[in-house]
Amino acid sequence: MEKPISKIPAARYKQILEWLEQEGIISIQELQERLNVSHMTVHRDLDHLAAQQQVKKVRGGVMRARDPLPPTPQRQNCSMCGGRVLNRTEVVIHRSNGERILACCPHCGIMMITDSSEEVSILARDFIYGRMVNIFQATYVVDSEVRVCCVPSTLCFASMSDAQKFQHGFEGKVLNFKGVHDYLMRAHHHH
Amino acid sequence: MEKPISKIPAARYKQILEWLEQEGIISIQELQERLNVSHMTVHRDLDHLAAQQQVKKVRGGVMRARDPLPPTPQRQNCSMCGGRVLNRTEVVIHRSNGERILACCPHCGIMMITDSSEEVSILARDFIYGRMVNIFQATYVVDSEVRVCCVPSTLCFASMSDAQKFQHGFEGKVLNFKGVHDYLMRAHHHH
DNA sequence: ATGTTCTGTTAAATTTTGTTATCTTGTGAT
DNA sequence: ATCACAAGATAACAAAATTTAACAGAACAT
Repeated sequence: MEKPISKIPAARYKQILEWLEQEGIISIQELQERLNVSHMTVHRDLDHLAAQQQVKKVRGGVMRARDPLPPTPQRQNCSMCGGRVLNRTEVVIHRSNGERILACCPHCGIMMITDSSEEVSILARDFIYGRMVNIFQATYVVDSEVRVCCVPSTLCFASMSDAQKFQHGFEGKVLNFKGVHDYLMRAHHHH
Repeated sequence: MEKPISKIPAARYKQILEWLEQEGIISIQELQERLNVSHMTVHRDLDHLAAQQQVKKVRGGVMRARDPLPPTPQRQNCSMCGGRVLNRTEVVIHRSNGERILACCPHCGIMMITDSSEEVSILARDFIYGRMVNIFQATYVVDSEVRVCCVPSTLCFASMSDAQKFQHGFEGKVLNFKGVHDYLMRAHHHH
C-alpha cells in the first residue's frame, strides 16, 4: 500500500471535512482511495467526526452534518446594536459592495454612518406612513415621550410638518439629519 | 448493468428529491434508467422517502409530497374591503370556530363587528408602539390628517393620553370604541 | 524499554440489491 | 358487468456490498 496522505489522523479529519464541504457527500471507497488508508481507518475517522456531529454517516458514505445554507432566511439583526429590527422603525443601508444591512431605528442607523461613505443609499421608514425616506432628507423627533427602540428615542418623518405635529403631542426636539447626528454624537461622548 | 449514479442510498434519495422538485412527477421506469438500478431498488428508495412524507407514491411513479411553492405564506387580505393589510394598522379577529381573519385597519375592523358576536377576541395594533390592544378598550383618533388606510381615517391607541397627544399634532376626534362605531355607522348611512 | 494509540487484516454480522415469482390494479373487449 | 390481459407493485430469496468486531503488528510518546 502506498503512503497515506497523512499519517496524522487530525490532518485526515480536516481533509475529509474540506472535501465534504465541497462535494456534499462522499463514498467510503472514494475516501479509502484518496486517503490511501484501509476502509477500517476511514470508518474510524468518520466515527470520530460523527461523534462530534461534524459529519453524518450514511450507509456507503458520509454527508455533511448540516445543510450548507439554512432555508430560513431569518431577519437580520441590527448591525449596530444587535437587537431585533422592527419593521416600523427600520433603516436599510445599501453598501457599494452590494451588501444590504439593517439598523433597528434611526438612532442606530445614523450612528453607523462613517465618513468613509461606502453607502450607496440609506433609507429610513417614516414613523407615520411607513414609507421609506432618504435618511438625509428626513426630519426627526428626538427624545420624545415615545420610546419604541433605542434611547434617546429617534423617530423619522418624511415631512417636517409631520415631525412638528408629532412634537406638539409627544414633546421632543425636531431636528434635521445633521442635528440628530450631532445630538447623538454629543450624547455618546458625555457618558 | 452499468454502474449506478451512486451506490450510496442517501445520495439517490437526495437526487430523487432534487429531480422531483424540478419536475413534479417522475415515473418509476424513468428513475430506474436514470439511476441505473433495478425497479425494486427504486421502489425501496421511494418507500423510504414516502415513509418520511418526503414524496408521495402513485401508481407508476412518484410525486412531490407537498405543493412546490408555499415559501411565501402570502398575507391574507382585509376581509372587509379586500385591500392589503398593513402590519402597522392591522386588526386581528379570532372567531369561535377557530378562524383567524384580518382587517386592514380599525375602520374596517370595527365595521365588521355584528351583533351575532361570534368573535372570541378582536385585537388592533397600537399606532405608536405597535402592540396589540383589545379593540373595545382602545382609544381612537378619527378623521385626523393622517391617512394611512381607509377613510375616514381611524387610528388606534392603547392609551387615551397617547390618542390625545396625537390629536394635538394631527387633529381629528378622540373617541372610544362606541364613539367610533357610531361615527362610522352614521358616515356610512349618510352617503 | 514500555505502555498507549493507531492501522490493517480477517472474519462475522448486517444491510442492500437484483432476480424471480406472485399478487394487484387498470384497461379494453366481449 | 365480466373476463382476459398487460402493467405495475409486492414478496421471497440468494448474492453482493457494507459495516462491525476482534486481534495482532506498527507507530508513537514518555
